[in-house]
Amino acid sequence: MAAERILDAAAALFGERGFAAVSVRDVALRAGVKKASVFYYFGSKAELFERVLDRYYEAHARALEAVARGPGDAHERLHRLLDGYLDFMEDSERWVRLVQSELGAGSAHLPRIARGLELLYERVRAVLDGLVPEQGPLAARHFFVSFAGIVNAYPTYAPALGDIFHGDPLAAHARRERREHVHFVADALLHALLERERGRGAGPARSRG
Amino acid sequence: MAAERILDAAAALFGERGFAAVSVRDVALRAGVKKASVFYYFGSKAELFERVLDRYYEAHARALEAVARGPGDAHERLHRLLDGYLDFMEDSERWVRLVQSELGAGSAHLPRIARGLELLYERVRAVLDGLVPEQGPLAARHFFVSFAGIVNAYPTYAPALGDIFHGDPLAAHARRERREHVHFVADALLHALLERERGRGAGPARSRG
DNA sequence: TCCCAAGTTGACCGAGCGGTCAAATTAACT
DNA sequence: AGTTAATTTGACCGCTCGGTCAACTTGGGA
Repeated sequence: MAAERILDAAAALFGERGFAAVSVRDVALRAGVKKASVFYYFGSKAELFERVLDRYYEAHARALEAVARGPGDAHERLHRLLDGYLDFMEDSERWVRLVQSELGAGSAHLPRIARGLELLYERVRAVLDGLVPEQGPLAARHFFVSFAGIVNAYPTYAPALGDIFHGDPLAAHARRERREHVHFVADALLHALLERERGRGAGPARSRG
Repeated sequence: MAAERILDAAAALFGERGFAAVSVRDVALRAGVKKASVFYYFGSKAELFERVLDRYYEAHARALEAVARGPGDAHERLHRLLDGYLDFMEDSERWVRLVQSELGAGSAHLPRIARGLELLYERVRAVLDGLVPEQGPLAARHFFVSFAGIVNAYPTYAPALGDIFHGDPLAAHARRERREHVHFVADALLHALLERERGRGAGPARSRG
């Protein structure tokens, strides 16, 4: 109960400021608890952070599980996967930013993050299976990184994009527009991959390179 | 001279660990200088950080300047722009991660970063001008975010991608492969935009909405 | 040679950090 | 009611943090 409140407070604060900039005192204050209780339940600041990370990735995997295993062709499944990702993100973009932040700084919690990323990679790989080669620049792992980049970039950059997007990029209508953009990109990539499949060597408009 | 060495040390350290996790003592030690000298030249840790950020964005803008203003159609110019970005990134991916890290945490230096992003946005907007609508999900700003996401995601996630990419994602041959992937994505998107231009309403494979 | 400004430094400050611990409080069971 | 274990807390620890400052060194111009 107190442990839960501490986890929630830690989640919020780490998400807002990153690991290094949050003190255990901050967490305790936000949780309505004394600092010593945090150590009683979680042992150290680092362990608290890892518990929070685990909770995030478990929720993330759970959110994508149902959505990615369903029926349909690659098109439908990819769009469902991206929608699942976008839905989840709206509830927890603090986490997207947190992970981004920890990856940016040479985090000591990297292995934990790597394990979480692998879960997400599996989903993307499953959807693209058969459509893309195993190796080379069109391998599923590259598209995984690109999709993650496209989807995560928006909430990550949002606080700095107010001038470019006129208004709050995180407002409901702006989010809807962004979602349409992501779907356009996914369509374009699938289209290019299918054309490549159809006529090997005469791929999509690779005029030079 | 000492100021230069301090800036270099600060750049390296902030890039490795992020703002909050670096102390002025660390910077002074790396620069071969006593801590008080750092304050003599830069006044405060925050000012030092902003000087470092400014130096980064100036270099970035300079690197893209020549490359983006050249001749050629949208195809050529976009590819040159992406190559310029990728080239610059190889020299300074610490910075990509640093900015990512500061955006993730609710950085106090956000305005500085926003200004830097606007410089880059201008380049992308110039290249896509005429190809994309002013508003909506295909506006240049959305492609700017997507391109930035695709390009930045790779070095950002790299330290956590060792298992998925077998081997170091930052090795020369892996980078070359990634570059090919980025070009494929750019081609696919340009292709989709041109098809849309050609036959309005019968866009690229938007099988469902 | 003297002078003065620019640069450099060691000593120091108050504050906040992560973490410990023994004592007090509460909850649960007999 | 009495016992015991789980929980909560305030006081405290050693340490590092960002920042200050007076004193010292250095280097160039008159």
